[in-house]
Amino acid sequence: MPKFVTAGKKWVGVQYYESTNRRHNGRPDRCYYIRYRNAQDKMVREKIGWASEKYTPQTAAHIRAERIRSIRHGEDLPRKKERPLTCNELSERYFKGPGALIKSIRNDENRWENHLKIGLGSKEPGVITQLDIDKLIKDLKNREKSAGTIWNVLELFRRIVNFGADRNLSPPLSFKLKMPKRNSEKTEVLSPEEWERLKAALNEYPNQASANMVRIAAFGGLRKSEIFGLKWEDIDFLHRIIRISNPKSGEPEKIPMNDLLYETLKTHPKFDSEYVFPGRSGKKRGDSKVAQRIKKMAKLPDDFRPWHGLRHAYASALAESGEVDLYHLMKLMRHRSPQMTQRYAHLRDKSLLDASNKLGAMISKKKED
DNA sequence: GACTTTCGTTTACAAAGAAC
DNA sequence: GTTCTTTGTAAACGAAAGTC
Repeated sequence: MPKFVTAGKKWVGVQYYESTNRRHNGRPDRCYYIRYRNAQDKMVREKIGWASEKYTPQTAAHIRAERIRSIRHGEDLPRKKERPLTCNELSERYFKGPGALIKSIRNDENRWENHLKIGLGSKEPGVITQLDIDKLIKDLKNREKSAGTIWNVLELFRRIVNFGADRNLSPPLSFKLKMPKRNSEKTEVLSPEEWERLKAALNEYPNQASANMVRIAAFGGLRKSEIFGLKWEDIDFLHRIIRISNPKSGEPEKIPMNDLLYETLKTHPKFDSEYVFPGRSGKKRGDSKVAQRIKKMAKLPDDFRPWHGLRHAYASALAESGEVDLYHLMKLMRHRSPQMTQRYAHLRDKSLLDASNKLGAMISKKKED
């Protein structure tokens, strides 16, 4: 994986990465990039060229300045509208155009013919829904295709749709195409020592009301946005339930308030606001750096993500305890599909193995007796 | 020849930093 | 503290090699 490096304070917005196989003047070749906001106000990264092609940070910075200047003066031309093309028409143009340059075009053409043409070919990308994609994946699974094949089929589909959208031949998909996983995802786990340091840092943190936000993330697995959106009316101390009114999935959901959450919320000060952790003048909080500061105080690993890492650590700890099955973990994490929860399965397997090993140890001890 | 895996490059998005 | 800009990096992309 390449690592982008800033070219230096002098060249704002210029970055490069070093090639692992290209060499220049006896050193790894550098590929320069510039970053700027485009006419659509979107942050973009544009390749400039390699040091071996005589590109320097200075030329990159010069090009960046030109880009910014032309955007400011608006050189975007309106494009004429035409009937959107269907996926079949798009694929034909794609395979005659940029697709033809791909050496493995036969692979792609076969993927199109075998897996995509029948289900999606006659539709234009704008009317395709997530359901169509789900059906495609289900169909491929029924035909016993591997995860890699399914991934490649979807990847080709996206390439063709993006080809059409880039050239204004058809609208893009109305939803974000979520790619299935090809290999295992990493799970963020805290060791018992790290949990201890986290608890100590939470107790030492000067602003305990702020520290409570981090407690909710670590002891309840709530997402950052859910914590900021938490209102007092969502908290039911009597039935020990927290209502998540605006979770990622859309529908309101309820989670049980465990003892740690109960303690935290019961002693949490009520500010003059409907929000439990209000921002300025009682309004909804925008952001907070408290998780970052506590992470530092607790000396958690550098790559541990301040908020979402706590959510994963919470789930991992539950899975590792062996006390919670995957169905209940899925409910607690409010995952819509078991696929998301599955990533914690191996932690549970390990704890089950440890448990069964205890039996083995007990039996062999009896033998000695 | 069809399908699957691998891996370097590019993009999207959240965190960090700067300016207000 | 809030908002805007830049940076860092995991996920996505794209090409090509490997396998059956």
